[in-house]
Amino acid sequence: MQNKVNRCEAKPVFFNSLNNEQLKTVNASRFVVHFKAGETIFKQGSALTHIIYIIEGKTKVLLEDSNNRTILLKILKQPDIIGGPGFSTDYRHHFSVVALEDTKTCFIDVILFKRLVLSNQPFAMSLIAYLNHEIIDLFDKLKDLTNKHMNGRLADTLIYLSDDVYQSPEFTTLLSRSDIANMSCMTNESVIRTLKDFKADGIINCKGSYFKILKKDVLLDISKKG
Amino acid sequence: MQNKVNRCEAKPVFFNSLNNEQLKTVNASRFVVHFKAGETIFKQGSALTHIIYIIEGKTKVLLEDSNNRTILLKILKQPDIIGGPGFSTDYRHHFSVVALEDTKTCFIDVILFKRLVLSNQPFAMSLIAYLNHEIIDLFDKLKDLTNKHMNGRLADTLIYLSDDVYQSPEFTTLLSRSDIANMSCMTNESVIRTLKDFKADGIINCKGSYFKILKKDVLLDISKKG
DNA sequence: CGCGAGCTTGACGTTGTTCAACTAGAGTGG
DNA sequence: CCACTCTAGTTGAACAACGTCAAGCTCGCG
Repeated sequence: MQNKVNRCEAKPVFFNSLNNEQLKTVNASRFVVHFKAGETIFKQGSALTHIIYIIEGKTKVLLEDSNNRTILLKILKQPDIIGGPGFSTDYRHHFSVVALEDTKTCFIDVILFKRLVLSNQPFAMSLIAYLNHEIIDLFDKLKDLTNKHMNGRLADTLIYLSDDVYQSPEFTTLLSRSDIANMSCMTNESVIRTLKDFKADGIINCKGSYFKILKKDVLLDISKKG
Repeated sequence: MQNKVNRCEAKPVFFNSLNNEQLKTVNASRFVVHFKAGETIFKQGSALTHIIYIIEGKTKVLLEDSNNRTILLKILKQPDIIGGPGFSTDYRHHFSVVALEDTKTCFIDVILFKRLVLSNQPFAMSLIAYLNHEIIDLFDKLKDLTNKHMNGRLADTLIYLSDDVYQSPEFTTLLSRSDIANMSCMTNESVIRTLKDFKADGIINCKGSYFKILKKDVLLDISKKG
């Protein structure tokens, strides 16, 4: 991990409600950090000292538990911001973030961030809206992971990767079979078997890191039926 | 449901950061509503028009999905406040709330609530902290429900009921076996069987609506091991 | 060429659901 | 006071879903 104290010019949508002076203060203090693929950006349990803005690259958000089981919650990329529920609570990270590709990030001091929230009501409001969206997503995740069978869960993951992460019906990914398993709450053996089934049914095509969704409507149907 | 336009004098902890004038505005507009056991306080999907403060009684928070499966997320009671992630997003309810007992609530106009958030920074900050706590709880729920087996999940539910809801190792509950099943993500048959096992092992005693936790340490162990 | 990590396959066992039947207890009407 | 009914609770057997384990495969890389 290289730690260049660079000025960062990127402006997350999130910062729209900041005035020029506030933006200037932020710019003066924030700095760029590069991560190589596979490197840990921060670890669950460690201190939350910075809010991180992703300038470039994809990252995995991991929920780890005491029994060494891991849920891959989502993939973040430009222009996402990574804060985490430690903000204004215990100031610790409640998930780990690992670079999936080479990643360029911008670190913003959390104390400064808090000062912005306290001094700028629209900014605070947009943070509240953001947190509520997160909660809605978690509700959906909870329902999907507990109520659906493997087929449905894997279909969800494939649709998520295609629609949100790679924004194409065809993609090559650095995610391993185990990563996909952790996204869908199943074992990698089950991922492989279910992918094989989907392939046999002509719903997808896949080989190694290459995926192509052939029948999205069927996949959506499987997702819906669970 | 009776709708008495009563003044409400109760002051949730949440309102600590309001000044006297703000508190006065709130008091002038909020009103009390009584619900009988089993009545729906609000329904998932409906419009979020009021933030609800529970003055008396216990309520069930239900996450419903399209396939008629329901997760009982938690039990709320005095002095909890029910808002929901619709606030400042789509202004809809993302869960249903049903009275478990006769319940006395206080309705606060959500527009007024929003005005308070915008005009009072510490209030906004405490809302942000509250939302982050919710997210942390959801992370735990997600880990527990997906990674643990039935024994562990039911143990979690029993500990939750004993520690948080009834605050006693011994309690009589209006929750049915199906409610307990929905809290633990299992069928009511499985709840009955697992309760029987716990009883046979001398970990708990239960008959009908009566529960008594005999060996909490063992229950905690089961919860931990999953 | 050989090594190792990730991928794949099959056999097997466990976990948990489904379904159908049965029971207990609370209310209801005669 | 006794049928009658209704709902929640309970039980058992059969089955489906899914994880585990062990072995073999593939492919990139030194």
